[in-house]
Amino acid sequence: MNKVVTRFAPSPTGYIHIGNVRSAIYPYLLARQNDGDFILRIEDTDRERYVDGATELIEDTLQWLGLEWDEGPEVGGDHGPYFQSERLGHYHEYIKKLLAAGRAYSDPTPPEVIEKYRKECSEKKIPFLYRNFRPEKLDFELHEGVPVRFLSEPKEYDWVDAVMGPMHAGPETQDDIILIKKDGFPTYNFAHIIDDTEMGVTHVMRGVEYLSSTPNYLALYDALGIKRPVLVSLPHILAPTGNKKLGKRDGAKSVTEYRNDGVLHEAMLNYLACLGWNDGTEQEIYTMEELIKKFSLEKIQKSGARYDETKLLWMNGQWIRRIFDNNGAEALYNRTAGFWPESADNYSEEYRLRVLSVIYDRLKTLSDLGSMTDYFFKDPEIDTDMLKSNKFLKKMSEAEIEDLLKITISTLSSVENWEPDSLQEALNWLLTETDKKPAELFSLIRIAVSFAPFSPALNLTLDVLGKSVTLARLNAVARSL
RNA sequence: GGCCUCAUAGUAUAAUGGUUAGUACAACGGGUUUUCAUCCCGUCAAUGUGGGUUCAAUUCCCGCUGAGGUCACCA
Repeated sequence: MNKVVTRFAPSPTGYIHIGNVRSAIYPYLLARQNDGDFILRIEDTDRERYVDGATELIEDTLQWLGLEWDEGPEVGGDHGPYFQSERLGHYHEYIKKLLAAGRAYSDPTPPEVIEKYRKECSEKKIPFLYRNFRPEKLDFELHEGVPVRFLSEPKEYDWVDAVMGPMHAGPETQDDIILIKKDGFPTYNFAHIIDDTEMGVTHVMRGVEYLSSTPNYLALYDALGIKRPVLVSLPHILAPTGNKKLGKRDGAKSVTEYRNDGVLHEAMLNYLACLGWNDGTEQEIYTMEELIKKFSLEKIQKSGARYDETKLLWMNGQWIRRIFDNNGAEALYNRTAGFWPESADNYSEEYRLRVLSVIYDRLKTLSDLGSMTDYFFKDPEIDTDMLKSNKFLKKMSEAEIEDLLKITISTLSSVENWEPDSLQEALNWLLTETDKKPAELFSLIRIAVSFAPFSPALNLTLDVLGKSVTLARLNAVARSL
């Protein structure tokens, strides 16, 4: 068995989004699983759609997800160049062979005429096949500025798609497709076949939208005497609403935008890999290693899968906790740069690590740190309305609240060992002493000290805040009443 | 219009020619000394439709319906 070679072959027309990154993930997993190679090839034959900087965006996305390519831009390889625009010579070699063999012809028919044919067909409601309008005298010479078409010899084709299963197509599916455009660049239809062959690609994985053109590719393989690779059609990822495939028009965010939103690459990869694929077990969380081990083409779903950001976020929370619990607080802390509120700037790593340790289990994304931790770094503004509108506190008079604050202050002042356990003891003592329910007393202290909608367990919050800050904040609130 | 593909709860999926059709997200309810979250427990919720084969069909076959793709000098 030959070495497995897969590839991701995007056009540099912009960023990689959720809807199309799976066609990079699956080939990568398959290559790694079989100890093969994963190639990155940039398909930049459409000069009109080319976007400057898109290649870098693509590379950045793959790197972030951990999809290292063995051959391609930056890393090179034995089958370069890896930009199609630099491979024009290769395509011309093959096109000359086809012309010489009488399987391709130069076609000077102007676009307006072709458009007329097309319109005729659409009016008659019959499929448009250019071969029915083929010029009578065929020109087998290459001319500058004249496109070259395949000379199809339509027939029945049978093949197996690794995801869709056995396939069959009749002659009506094959046509004289354009191989070389008038600008001398190859079309995708032609270029990818030459490149995949020359690069030794064994598994061609791409979206299902190419399924209909596969018979044309099969015809080309035959005409060129090329052995077919394994063909794999990947179903679409659907937009959150409607039934269309997810695209930029639906506001599909770029994959790396999620990085800025505080999504971990592990969670992103995990979610995307499992959208439309599973190993048959009930496992939900997979590491890259597990994915490589368990991935299989047969388990890829045949139908489209809807993108569900809520589940992605859930998975991200799982990964945040998993990294903290399994790899330690510092492992998670090392991922948090850039997500802290400005107020945290002047604080030590050690202090931020303590904040992270008490708050991490309520993070859905790392960017939640910005809004959830501000009061650990900055005295909150006193908001008496918040105290008064609290459902447990609004029954109390101001005097009663003041009394409660006072006894809390004096009790906490006498806590010598300022750590979670003794703080809990002191809080429990206060509960019996004041004869209040936790909901009442703890709400008061929690709000007075944070003025935040929510915060970690009270003893942990006070512990991190420290004795002097805690007392200062309680005093400030008491004075303001 | 031709050709092609797909079809299990709201979503992602599991399973089998015979099960109470499983799991996860979401939603809802409850528990863990306040809040939010985690965690735990529970509730709701699905085999698109009509035939056929069969003792038995969600599973196999056919029609229908619905959804999607494709019919570019875009990929």
